[in-house]
Amino acid sequence: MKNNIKVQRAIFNLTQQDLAEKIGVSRQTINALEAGKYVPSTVLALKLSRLFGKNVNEIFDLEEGD
Amino acid sequence: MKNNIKVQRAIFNLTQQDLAEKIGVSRQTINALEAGKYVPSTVLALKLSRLFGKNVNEIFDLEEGD
DNA sequence: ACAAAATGTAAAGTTTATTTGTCATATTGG
DNA sequence: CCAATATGACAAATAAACTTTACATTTTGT
Repeated sequence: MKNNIKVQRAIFNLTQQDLAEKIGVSRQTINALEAGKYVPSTVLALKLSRLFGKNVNEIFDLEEGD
Repeated sequence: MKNNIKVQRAIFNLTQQDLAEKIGVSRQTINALEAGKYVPSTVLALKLSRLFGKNVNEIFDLEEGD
């Protein structure tokens, strides 16, 4: 699972903290997501989708192992 | 979290079993998803998206509580 | 009507997401 | 340069996803 949360976040000029608060998760969750440490739930993906005005598919992408 | 997996599955004329195998999860997982028992991971959502040829956003939708 | 296939459901167990707390390092602004 | 802010990272704990097994009910085809 790849994602471009970091890029989207840059576009909106938000800190990890800011984003975490807007989405309703912890800052560590955002950090770990950006670091590719794990895969979010679909609720979280949809919230990011809504916030960034992009389809989930434009933010997240499957990789070989998935 | 709402989803229309059941409808997509009907369009492709697949049983829950069929779908489960194509996606790589158990039949009960598909059943529980259709029943709205829980929210899938984004990997699972993307696999369904790919299989059905629809954006994740066209298959899944946020609800009040989410 | 009968048998087979499909679906609903539920408990117990394993794995993975997410939180909370904490500390170290980098980056930015005055 | 100094202080504040932002990021990276880790460990322990909790919550939620997902599996396996198993059985009951419904639907479908002949």
